[in-house]
Amino acid sequence: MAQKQEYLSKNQKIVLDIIEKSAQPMKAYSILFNVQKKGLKAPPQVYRALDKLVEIGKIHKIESRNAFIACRNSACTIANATAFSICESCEDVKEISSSKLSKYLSNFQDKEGMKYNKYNLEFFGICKKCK
Amino acid sequence: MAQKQEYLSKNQKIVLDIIEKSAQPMKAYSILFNVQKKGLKAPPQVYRALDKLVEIGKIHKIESRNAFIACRNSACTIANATAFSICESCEDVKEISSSKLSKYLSNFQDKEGMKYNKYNLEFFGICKKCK
DNA sequence: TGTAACTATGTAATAATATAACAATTAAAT
DNA sequence: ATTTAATTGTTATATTATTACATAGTTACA
Ligand SMILES: [Zn+2]
Ligand SMILES: [Zn+2]
Ligand SMILES: [Zn+2]
Ligand SMILES: [Zn+2]
Repeated sequence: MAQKQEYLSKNQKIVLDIIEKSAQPMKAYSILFNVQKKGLKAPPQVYRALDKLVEIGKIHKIESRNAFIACRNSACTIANATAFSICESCEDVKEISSSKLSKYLSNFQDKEGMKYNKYNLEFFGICKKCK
Repeated sequence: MAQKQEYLSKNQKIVLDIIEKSAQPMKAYSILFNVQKKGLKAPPQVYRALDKLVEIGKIHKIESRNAFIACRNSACTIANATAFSICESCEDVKEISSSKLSKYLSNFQDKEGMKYNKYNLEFFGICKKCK
């Protein structure tokens, strides 16, 4: 899906900036702590920005970790089709960009023929480093 | 994976029972409220039972909803390979049992060849009733 | 320009979800 | 019998997220 919003608001920029600087997913209250020097003092300011950034696909939420990661998948034109690999040892998270996988899942139909407009897939395992 | 545990403890039975009676995912504190008459008064009692039941595959956690649903997929011998369809309108949740899908995902390899031992997939859409 | 509608912000309070820590009890293994 | 592990009960606390309301900025356009 094409970006819905061209310009980010001040708080959205601040929050996105801190998330993009992190190689790994960040938790909301860790973000809050990090942006307090920039004037964002209360949870709603962070959560509002997070909500919007997720909506427009700039970041994704790792549901199993309650954490947020910047989208670095330049081909990830579809904010509604996300896949991640998560190392259960070091908690390293990577976004998976496999057009084969995304095609397969986007076209998946259940038995009752329900069509989905969105999915989120989280793979778990042990990464190379941790083996 | 075969069940790891044959017998459930008292609290595990109580918690499983209430979840199995619900057609839809239940939240931890709703479970807690419902089992207070049975003597489970505090969150840890519920969360411990939930943890164990998830571990042995009797229930699954719907991560995007922070809720727990009984496994009714008799072929779901793999507690570590879960897929759900979620209606974003009525919040109806169904476990998807497609051997094709589970085979595809279980065999999925990322670019670096990392092999996964577990995945969770959540599809979102509007169900038939809500259309 | 005025003003209405919408979007974003600031702030305090609170709700909802989950875990830590520790003592006591019960079940299983040797 | 002894000891090892699993389960339970309990209090307190940590973590994650939202409600509610007041204020300010921005956009559309009459
Ligand atoms: Zn992405
Ligand atoms: Zn690792
Ligand atoms: Zn199942
Ligand atoms: Zn529905």
